[in-house]
Amino acid sequence: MGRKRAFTEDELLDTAESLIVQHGYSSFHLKLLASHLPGARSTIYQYYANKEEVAAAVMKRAMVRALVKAGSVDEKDPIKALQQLLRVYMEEADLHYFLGDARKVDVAQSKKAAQNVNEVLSMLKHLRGQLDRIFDAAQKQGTIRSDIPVFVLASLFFQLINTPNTLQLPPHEWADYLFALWYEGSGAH
Amino acid sequence: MGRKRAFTEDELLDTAESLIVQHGYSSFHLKLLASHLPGARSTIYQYYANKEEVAAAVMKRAMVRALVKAGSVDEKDPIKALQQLLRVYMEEADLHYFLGDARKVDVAQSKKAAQNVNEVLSMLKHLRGQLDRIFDAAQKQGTIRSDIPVFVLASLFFQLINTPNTLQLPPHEWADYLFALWYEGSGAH
Amino acid sequence: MGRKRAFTEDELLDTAESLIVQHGYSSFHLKLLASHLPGARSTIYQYYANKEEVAAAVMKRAMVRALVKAGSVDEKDPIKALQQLLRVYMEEADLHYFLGDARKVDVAQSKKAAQNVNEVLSMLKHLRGQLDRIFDAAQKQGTIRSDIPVFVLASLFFQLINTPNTLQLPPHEWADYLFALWYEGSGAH
Amino acid sequence: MGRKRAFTEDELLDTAESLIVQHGYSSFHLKLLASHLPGARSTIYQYYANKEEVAAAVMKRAMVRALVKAGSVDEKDPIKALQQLLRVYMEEADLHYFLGDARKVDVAQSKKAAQNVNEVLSMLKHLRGQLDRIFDAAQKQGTIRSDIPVFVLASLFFQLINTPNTLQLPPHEWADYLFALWYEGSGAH
DNA sequence: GATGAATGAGATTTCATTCAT
DNA sequence: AATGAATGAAATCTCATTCAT
Repeated sequence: MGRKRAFTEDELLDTAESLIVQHGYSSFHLKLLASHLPGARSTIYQYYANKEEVAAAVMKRAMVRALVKAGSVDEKDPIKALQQLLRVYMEEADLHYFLGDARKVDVAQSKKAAQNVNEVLSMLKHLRGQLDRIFDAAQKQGTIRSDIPVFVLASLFFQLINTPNTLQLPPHEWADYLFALWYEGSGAH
Repeated sequence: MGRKRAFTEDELLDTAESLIVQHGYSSFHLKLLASHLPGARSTIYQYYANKEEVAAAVMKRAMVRALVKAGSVDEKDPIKALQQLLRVYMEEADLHYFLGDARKVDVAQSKKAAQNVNEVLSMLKHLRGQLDRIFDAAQKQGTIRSDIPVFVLASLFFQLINTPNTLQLPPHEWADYLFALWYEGSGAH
Repeated sequence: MGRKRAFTEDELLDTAESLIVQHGYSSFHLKLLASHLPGARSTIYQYYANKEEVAAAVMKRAMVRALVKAGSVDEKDPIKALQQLLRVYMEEADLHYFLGDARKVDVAQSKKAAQNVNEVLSMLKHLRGQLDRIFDAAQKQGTIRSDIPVFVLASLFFQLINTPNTLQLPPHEWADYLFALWYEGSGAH
Repeated sequence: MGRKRAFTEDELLDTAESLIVQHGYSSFHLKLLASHLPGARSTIYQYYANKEEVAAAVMKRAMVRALVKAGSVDEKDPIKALQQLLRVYMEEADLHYFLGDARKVDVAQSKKAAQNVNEVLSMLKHLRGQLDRIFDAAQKQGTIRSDIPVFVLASLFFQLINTPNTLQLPPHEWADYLFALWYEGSGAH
């Protein structure tokens, strides 16, 4: 029956993900990772050939999760779509920590890492495309203001995702508050 | 007396600040810093004992700058005060790269770093205090909406500062766009 | 499982001990240690975080050895006990190179080192306690002179242990010579 | 009237001597030395070309002091001479810290250091010669015991110098106690 | 003469990766 | 498959010494 399985690939990726989010990509070490896993450091190499591949796999996995969820959003009504998307992104908040770091991964060492990083970047483009599409639709429909450039509206929308949920409200509730503020403003009506 | 300095303390901190902003705190090394300064790497050690001390000094300096500017904001009219504060913060946008990282600085190695990080955190509290005061006043005045908890309004406001000015608009213009959105919302009226 | 160890922990400590004795604590480096062990310098860091931890471990081990032997000395007859103790200490002559240096170990870097140094110092107190007890008994018995304060007698006795056995006599013989001199004096009777 | 004199050569050597005694030769740094002197580190080079020369000068100075004092000891009565010598050595206790370290000085860098170290070693031989002479005389005179080899007697005598004066008695008093013990023994007569 | 500053060589330490059981 | 151990390359830091004001 062999040796006990030290940790599964998913445990590895979960742990790595939370470490990258906490410490940032460039402070992420396999030594650190191993110290948060049940098995030995060298066991990591059973799954991934090097540090970069681990990071790329983490990023890709998070991206895929977001893509799947975002893909199921109904784009008919742009405003409702944006609200739903905000919920999705809120649930996948880690994504934001990775966006900037994906380009930092030293891809020269490993084909597999390079491949994954590329997929991450193209999924990212895909998500941005969806957002652009919805914003365009909303503008045509006249449901978002037109006196301010769309990209400013979009930038702020994107920024919402990062807003730290300091009081630990349920993600949906938090997302809906922020959406209301984004759409209606903070001023008294 | 003594040789001419290869770089001033301010040049060092300017360079370090821009590197931390570009690469993030966790990718910031003294090797990197040295490569962007005239002179040898070991010269940095004449002034700072390690990366942590440099980073803490950079953060403190930025914080002091912001504190001074924020202190001169007239709080009479809360809404105008918020608009002015947003401009201030926008000019000191680097601040935001540091806020999250200040707690990541490994303070165990160096007393000087620990001291500076503490000052940074207490200045941060001071800024939050100002913000809370203004929000309270605005609420009493009835100029911000009351159907959503104040801390949500404040969180989003705080987040505005982070919104990357991707199109490199002049900071004031950018700040005023964001303020309008924050106050009036992105929806069409 | 795992590769065969390049050296055991005991080999490491033996080597370190002999180097500290030869060169003194302050000349002792991990580079030096590595050059007297098979394998790479970095291997030492698998077991000890720095020179201080190695030194503290060496000192503790020597102290424990001495404590065990000294504990088995029969204290009934104080003079015989002192003679036996001197033999013990002579066999564990390295101890003396450490006693003075234990306080020099820079304990700030490493908890493990601090812990071990503390244990060394408390074992040292224990040994002094035994010595004091025996000297008291001898004085009550009237077998040591009383015209000179006991602590002077004890200090000199303690110093005997340090007396370098320059001619490399067998430790027992050397110990007995010194004991005779300590007890009877160097003068002609 | 020029710049204020930062420190005199004697202040430099005094400070260096106490540091070498405290920390041992191999932990002795010019950085450390400078931090215990009023002036700048580079000023040390006005007096000595390098670290080794400083150390050698410290050792030589201490040796000369001892030699002068020991030279004025009247050797007529060997026993009295030994008692006087013990006082001298007690006053110059630092000597012992240097004896072992003199050979550690890296003499390859500096002729002056090499020269000084050689003088130190030859003065040391001179002192040993005096001691041997006195012991021989005492033995011929029959005032020291002959059942134990002279070198054992001498070793113990030499060791007396190191005996830590824990209770901080005046050096003379301490020396005389130890001499009495060395000569008459610790046993009750 | 005194010194503040610069600097390279070397010491120390960390970590990704490989190896052998 | 899992892992304890080894290791070299690189990062970090210290210090003796030189330089220029």
